[in-house]
Amino acid sequence: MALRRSGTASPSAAGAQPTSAARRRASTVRKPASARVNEDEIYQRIYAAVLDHRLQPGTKLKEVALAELFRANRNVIRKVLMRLAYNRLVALRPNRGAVVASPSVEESRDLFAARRAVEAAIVDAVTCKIAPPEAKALRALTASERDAYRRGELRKALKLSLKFHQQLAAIAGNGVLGEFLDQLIARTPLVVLAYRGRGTDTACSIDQHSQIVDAIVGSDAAKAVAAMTSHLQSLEDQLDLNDNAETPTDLGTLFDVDED
Amino acid sequence: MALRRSGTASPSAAGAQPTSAARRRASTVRKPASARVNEDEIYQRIYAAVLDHRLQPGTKLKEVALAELFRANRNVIRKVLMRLAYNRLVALRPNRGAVVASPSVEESRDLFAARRAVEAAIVDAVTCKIAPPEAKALRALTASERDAYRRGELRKALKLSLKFHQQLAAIAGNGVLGEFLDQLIARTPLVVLAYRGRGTDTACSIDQHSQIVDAIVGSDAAKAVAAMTSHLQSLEDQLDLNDNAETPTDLGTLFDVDED
DNA sequence: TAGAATTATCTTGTCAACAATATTTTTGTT
DNA sequence: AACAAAAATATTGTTGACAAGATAATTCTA
Repeated sequence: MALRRSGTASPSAAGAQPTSAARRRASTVRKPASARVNEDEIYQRIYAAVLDHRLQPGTKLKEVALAELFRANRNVIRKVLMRLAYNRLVALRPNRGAVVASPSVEESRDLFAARRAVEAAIVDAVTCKIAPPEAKALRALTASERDAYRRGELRKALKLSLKFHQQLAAIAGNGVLGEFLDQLIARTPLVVLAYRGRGTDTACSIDQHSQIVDAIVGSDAAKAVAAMTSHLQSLEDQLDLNDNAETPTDLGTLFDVDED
Repeated sequence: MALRRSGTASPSAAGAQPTSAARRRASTVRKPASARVNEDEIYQRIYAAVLDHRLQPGTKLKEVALAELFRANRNVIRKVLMRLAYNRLVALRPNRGAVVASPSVEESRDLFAARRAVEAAIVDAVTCKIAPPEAKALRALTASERDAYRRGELRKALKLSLKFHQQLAAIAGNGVLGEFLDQLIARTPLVVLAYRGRGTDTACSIDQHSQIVDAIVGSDAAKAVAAMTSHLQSLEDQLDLNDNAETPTDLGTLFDVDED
C-alpha cells in the first residue's frame, strides 16, 4: 500500500509504438492507450479484467505486451504479476511466464471452507464488540445493498455485498483476519466465474446479510456464526463443483491455447 | 516454489570485495562469504537470522549490502525482500528501504486470534477425516517431540512442534488454510521474540499436543477444537502483551538506530 | 555554540541492453 | 504426408548503468 507517485510524465515522447501483436492483445483489456499508469493501477486493471471474464483462465500474460499497453516498464509489470501470483489470481511458471489462474474444484472448495472459518471468527468477534453506531452502519449497508438490487444495479449490489463482508472484518478489528479475508475475497470471483451454475446468483444474499446483522445486534454469537456459515455455504452450493465437471477452462490451459 | 537452479558458479572471480560498511553489516548475519546462493536460500537465511534474534526488529536491510554479502544481484535481494514483506517479517517503506518488522502488541494479539480461528478449523476438519495411519503419524510426532525435550534438544523440539501444527494442516487437506497457517507460523516467532515474558516457554506444549491428538482420535471435534484453542491461548498468555509494555523494540525503530 | 540552509553522499527506483530459456517455424527424412 | 531434427523467433531472466529520492555532513548565520 501507499506506493503512490506523482507520475503523469510528458506524453510527448513519441517513441515506441506498440507492435501489432501487442496491439492485438491490448484489445483484450480494452484501454484508451493514453498516459502511463502506476503500479497498483495496473494491478487493479488486470484484476478487474480477470474478474470481468475479459481475461479467461489460462490466458498468457506476456510482460512486453502488458508493458507496452500500459506504457510501463517491464519491471513494473513483473512486480504486478508477482503480486497477482501471490493472490493466486495468476500462476507464475518459471521461465514460462504468467497465465491467468484456473482454480481447481478442490481449490475452490478449500477456498469456501477457509472463508467459512475466517468469517465465522470475524462474526464471532463482531458480535462480542459491536457498538450502536457500527450496527447502524451495517444496517445502512444492507439497506443500500437491497436498494441496488431492486433497481437492478447488479454491479453496484455486488460491490456493496463485498463491502459488507469487509465492513464486518473492520468492526472485528483483527488486522490479520482482515488481510486473510481480503485475500479470500480477491480469489472468490475467479472461482465463481469458473464454476457458476444456475443463476440464482447473489439475489438471495441480501436477506442472508440481514439475518447475520440481526443475530449480531441480538448478541447471539452462535446464531450469527451459523447465519454466516450457511450464507457462505449457499454461495458455494450455487456453483457446479461436481467432480464430473472436468474443469471446463482447464482444457484450454492444458493445451496452452490462448484464443484471441 | 521450485525455483531451484544448479548455481555454484566458480568462486574464483576475485573481483569486487565488499566495502567495509558492507562487511560490518555482514557480521550481523554471519556467513562464510563464499559461493553465491540462490533466491529462496537467501530468503531462508534472512528469515532464520530474524528468528534467531541476530537481526533485531528495526534493523535496516540495505539492498547493496545484502547483495554483496550473498554474492547476488540486487534484483534478487529485492525479490526476497518483497517476499519477506509479504509475510510481514520486514516492512517495506517506499523510497526508504526495508526494515525488520517490529510487530505491535495489537498485531501480536491479532496474530494469535487468527491462529486460533485457522487452527480450530483445521483441527475440526482433521477430526472428521482422520485415518488410522495418520493418527499413528501424529502420535509418532508427539513422541519424538517429547524425546527431544527430555534430551534437552530445544531447537529440535521447537522444530517438531512446528511440524505438528503443519502436519495437522496437511491432514486437514485444505490447501488454502494450509497457506494461511504457514503465514501465521512464519510470523509467530518474531512476536514471541519481541514479547517473551517469563520462560516456561514451550515446555508444556507437548502435553497439550498429546491432548489434542487424544481428542482427535476420540472423534470428539468440540474437545479437539477446545484443546487446540487453549493450547494457543496458553502460548499467548506466556507473552508480555500488556499495553504498558511500550513496545520495547520500537524505541530502536523510532530513532532508526541499527547498532552493530 | 545552536540552529538552519546547503552541499555531499548514500540508497532506492527506473530503465535499456544482454543472456538464457522456451516456443514456433522451417527443413529434411522416411 | 507424417514425423523428427534444426534453425529462427519470441519470451523470460539477469545484469549494470543511470535517475530520483532520502540521509548525513558541512557550511553559514545569528
